[in-house]
Amino acid sequence: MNIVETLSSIPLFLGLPENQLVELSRIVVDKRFKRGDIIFSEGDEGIGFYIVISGKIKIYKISPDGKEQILHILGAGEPFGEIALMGEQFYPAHAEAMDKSRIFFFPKVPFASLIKQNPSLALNMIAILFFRLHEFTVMIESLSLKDVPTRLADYLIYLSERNGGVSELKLDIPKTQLANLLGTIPETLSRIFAKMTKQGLIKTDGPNIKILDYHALKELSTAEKRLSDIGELF
Amino acid sequence: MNIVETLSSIPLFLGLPENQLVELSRIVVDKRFKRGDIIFSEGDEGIGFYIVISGKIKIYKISPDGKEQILHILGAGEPFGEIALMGEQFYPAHAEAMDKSRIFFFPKVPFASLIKQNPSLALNMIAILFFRLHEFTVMIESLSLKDVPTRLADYLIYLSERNGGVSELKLDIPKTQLANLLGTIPETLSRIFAKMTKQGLIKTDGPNIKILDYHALKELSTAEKRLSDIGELF
DNA sequence: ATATATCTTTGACTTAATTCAAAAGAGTTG
DNA sequence: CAACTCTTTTGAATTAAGTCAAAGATATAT
Repeated sequence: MNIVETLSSIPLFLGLPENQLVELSRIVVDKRFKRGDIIFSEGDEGIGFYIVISGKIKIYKISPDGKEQILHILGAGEPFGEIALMGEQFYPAHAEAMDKSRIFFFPKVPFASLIKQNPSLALNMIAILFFRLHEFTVMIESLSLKDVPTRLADYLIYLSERNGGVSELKLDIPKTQLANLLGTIPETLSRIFAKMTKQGLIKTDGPNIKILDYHALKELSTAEKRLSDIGELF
Repeated sequence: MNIVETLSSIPLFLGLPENQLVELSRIVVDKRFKRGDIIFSEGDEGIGFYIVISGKIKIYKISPDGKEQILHILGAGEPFGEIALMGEQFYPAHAEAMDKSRIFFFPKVPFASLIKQNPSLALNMIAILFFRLHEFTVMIESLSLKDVPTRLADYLIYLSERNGGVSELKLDIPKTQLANLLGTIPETLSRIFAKMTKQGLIKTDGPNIKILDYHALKELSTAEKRLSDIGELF
């Protein structure tokens, strides 16, 4: 697949006329990273933005004492580092490849002028930003208003529903990373997996998780927590 | 001040030609709310978006057992409920007036077509969304990676710096609401104010807070926490 | 295959923050 | 100003989650 074809399949560029795609193909830089490679760090000057072509990228914050909070895990077609498009900005978080990844880089200046010329590109960008904002809203709610078991239940249900309601899931990230995504630590997550297993909600075998009691998991994810119920569930 | 003039002073509409402003003035609805009025609730159909003209609006989530997390407190010139502009969406959070407020409402359909026709409106919207996204990033980091004293220190420093580094602050929201904004509860916040006061970091008198040791507060806000240090500070 | 590094789990302990309860203070309204 | 409501503070007890430590399991590379 040539560059223009690849670009045309990216949601952000949906509906762009051929000539604009060709324009984009002239400014794009094709990059490759291996697992663990840092793409940018928090505070780096934002020299452009990126789109994942293949692989998986995590965007994360890290505290002075080393605790990591993953903000996003991005897959094929998803942009990151867009903040660089706004004025004199710095990247607000770190970006690291979680797997071998291929990424397109778009330097700020030529892209910024493209977006100004092209209304449909701007509208696509708005749509993506709204989506992001909504995701972050959910994350804030999750961190502030839900306990860790509930956050895990939410995540498992999300994975299940994303695949049309299947009950057999396979985590595509290590549990360590899942802990960092859910705002907890591996030890805590491990204990909760163990508890859910003991309660017959799920069955785990490494990264494979089978949902045994979807209903109870869903309850856990949405129900108001009364002390009596917690005693029952855990 | 007439409507067109008022519209022209709103950041989202910066740079819009006169005729577009007139266009906007035709679709806008001028609304007034008093403290405690609900503007919309989470899950309501998104029929349009709003801009605060005067007063203060909080956007918040609430857990089944009643804990509230404020996502934003919006003042004059700031838009909210923009998510309604995207397809068939529902408001993802609640909006409530914290004071007597005047608000402009823009119905979805006519506004959506305006944004499609007007590139500079789209770019302004992108700028606002980026800003929001950045704010949420900070909030997630705060909730996940910082303890409550640090979050309060951050907030006090933010207030101080927003006013050019003054040391005498006046909270413009009740401490109950501040607790909800910082992701904690009033009791906890109250204890932390008391501790900071005892440590000579601040002095409080109702909503008035004087920063006595800016440096120590800043340290608390940024420093890596080692056990020994915490013992010293609290 | 063997070594190396990374990930996962479990146990014992600590702690930051919440819950529950109650009282004191401040602000509002008839 | 008196009644009411809302906010703020303090104490005592509880708890969810984190820390520290160590062992076991898995995966990756040479």
